[in-house]
Amino acid sequence: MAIHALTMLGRREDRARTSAEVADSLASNPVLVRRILGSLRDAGLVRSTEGRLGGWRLARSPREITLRDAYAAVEEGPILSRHPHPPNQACEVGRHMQAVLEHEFREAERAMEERLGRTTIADLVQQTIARERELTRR
Amino acid sequence: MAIHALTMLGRREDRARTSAEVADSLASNPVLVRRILGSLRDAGLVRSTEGRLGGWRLARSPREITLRDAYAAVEEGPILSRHPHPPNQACEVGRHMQAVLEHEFREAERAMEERLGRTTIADLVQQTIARERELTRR
DNA sequence: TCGAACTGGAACTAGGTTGGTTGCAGTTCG
DNA sequence: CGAACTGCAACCAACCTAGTTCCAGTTCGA
Repeated sequence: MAIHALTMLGRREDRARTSAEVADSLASNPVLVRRILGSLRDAGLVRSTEGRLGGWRLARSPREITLRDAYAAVEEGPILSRHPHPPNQACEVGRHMQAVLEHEFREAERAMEERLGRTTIADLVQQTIARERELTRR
Repeated sequence: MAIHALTMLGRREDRARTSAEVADSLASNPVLVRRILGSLRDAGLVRSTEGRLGGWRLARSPREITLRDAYAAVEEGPILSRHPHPPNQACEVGRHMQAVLEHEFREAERAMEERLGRTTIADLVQQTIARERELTRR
């Protein structure tokens, strides 16, 4: 939803979008959208202006915002699930699994984020425009 | 927890382990462990034997079981969260976001799984042994 | 200066997921 | 026969997510 919202903002950079407009595209509701955009603002990806004629816009160029930025802004904590609680420290295996797994999982998560970092909001804007052109060309 | 369990089994291949033994290492309980090992069995990674002296063992060499295998066996569905429901199809952006995001997310998930596929249970067994040696060497 | 159009934020809800638990039936083997 | 296992269903508490309601604050134009 965060990436969808960013793409909406990236597609029309001159004017701000209201949370209601974004919510309409997401088939969701404005309050939820503001919550998400609020996280993106905390991460420095978007800016909001209050009051009438207010709304949301990107804080920097869509070419300088990657999917990884959005991911990091919205998703906190690791994505691969760790032990729900520390294993048995008296066990020769349990004693070490947390540290070993932590390293492996971090590497895997890093690989995923690296891939997310290769696509920008500008790319998505272009893709949606291209797909829309495909549709209307007929 | 699945990877931890597989490492337990990989460390002692000659005899079967009971779900109680694995649960002890995980500081969890046997039923939960059997649930997890059951998924791993469905995926062909482990075998179980019933009755007295029964238990669990690897279905193939620890060198031929990767973290990706364990991940695929236990975790169903995508890890990056998609739209909770389809966006507004009447919106020029919403109409295309699902397909566009699906492609990007699959790529990112593929990258993570590729990295998980590079580590085997045998690697983890070796790592835990090495760490244990580090401890007892003093 | 009022009121419409916005954001900001707290409080609450329904539904789903996760780790955990209990209880019991079935299997194996000494 | 009985101890030691797996297999399986049912249930529970805690937590998370998307969604909702309500209201306070800000801005700006008529």
